[in-house]
Amino acid sequence: MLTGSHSINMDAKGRMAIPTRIRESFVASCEGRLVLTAHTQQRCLLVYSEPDWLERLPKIQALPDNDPAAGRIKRLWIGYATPLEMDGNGRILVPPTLRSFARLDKKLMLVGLGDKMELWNEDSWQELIEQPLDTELSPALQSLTL
Amino acid sequence: MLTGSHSINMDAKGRMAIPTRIRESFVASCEGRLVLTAHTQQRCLLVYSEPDWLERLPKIQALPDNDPAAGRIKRLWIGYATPLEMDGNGRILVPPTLRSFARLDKKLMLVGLGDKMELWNEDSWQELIEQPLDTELSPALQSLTL
DNA sequence: TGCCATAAGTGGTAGAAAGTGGTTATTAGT
DNA sequence: ACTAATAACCACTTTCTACCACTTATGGCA
Repeated sequence: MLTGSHSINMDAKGRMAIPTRIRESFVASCEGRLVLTAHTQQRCLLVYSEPDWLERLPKIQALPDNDPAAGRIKRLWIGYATPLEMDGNGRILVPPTLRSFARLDKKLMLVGLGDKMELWNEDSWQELIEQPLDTELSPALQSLTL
Repeated sequence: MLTGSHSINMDAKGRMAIPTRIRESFVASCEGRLVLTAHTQQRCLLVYSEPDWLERLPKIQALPDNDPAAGRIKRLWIGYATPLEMDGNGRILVPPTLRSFARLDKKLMLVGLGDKMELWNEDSWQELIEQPLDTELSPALQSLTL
C-alpha cells in the first residue's frame, strides 16, 4: 500500500532517495522495478511498479487515434514512460525530459495514492492543495463519510 | 467511543501525548495502531484506528481519477495517510508534511468525533467555533433533536 | 487539609539508520 | 583509441527513533 506524503530533495544529478517505507513496499511488489511517466492531466509524474504499469498499458494502448484527447493521453502516458531501478542507496535517477515536464527542481513531494504515487514539484503541490474547492461537490461526494 | 476535546502540547520534535482515556480506547480497538491523515475540507488532521481507516479505503480508492474534486479527495485523504504507533509513553510523532498541512505548532486541540478524532491547531479551532453559521440548515438538520 | 504515592507529561540522549555527496569505473560515441 | 557522460559503489554526515529519567500534576488517605 502506497500512502503518505514525503518531502524529498533531488540532488544536482537528478537523483532522489525513495523513503525507506516506500522502498520496502516497492521491493516487495516488484523487486524494485519501477516505471516513471507523465500524468496526463497535471504537471506531475506518476510512479508505478512495473507490473502495475504493464497491466494498465493495453487499455491505454487501445485508445482511438482519432480522438485528440485520447491521443494526448497516449502520447504522454506511454511516450514518457521510463523503466527505472533504484541504486544501492535506494535512489532513482529522474531522466531530464521527465524532470522538465514536471518542472522538478530541488524540492519535491512524493505522494502515495494507494496503487501508485505522484511526484510533484513542491511549490506546485502547495498551490494545488491551497486552491479552495470552488466547484460544487457532486451529491455522491457530498454524502461521503470520511 | 472517542469523545471529548483535549488541549495538547506538541514538543519541538513533533511529538504529542495522547490523553490516557483516548489511549486506552485505541489500545482496546486496534492495539494502538493508528492512521493519521488530512481532512479534505478543512486544514486539520484526522486520526483513525487502522482497521477503521482500511474499512473506508475502498470507497475512496474507487473515486474517479478524472473528476477534479474526487482527485483532490484522493490526493489528500490517501496521499497524506500515515500509519503510526504510540511510543512507550503513549505519544505519537506527527510527520512534518502533516504538521505543515494542518499548520500545527505547539498548542493543539484533539477532538473526538465518536468513530474518529480531529486534530487542530488550537487557534484554527477557536476561529472555527467562533464563526457564525451563515448557511441555511437543511430540513434534515433543522428537525434534529439534540 | 495536608502529605504522600502513583500516574502522566516532558525533555534528553545514545545508538542506529537514512540521506547526501563524491569518486571511480565502465560504456558508448566520435 | 580517446574522451566524455552515465552509472554504480563507497564513505561520511546528519537526522531520526526508541528508550530512559525526571518533573509535575492529581487523587486518595490519614
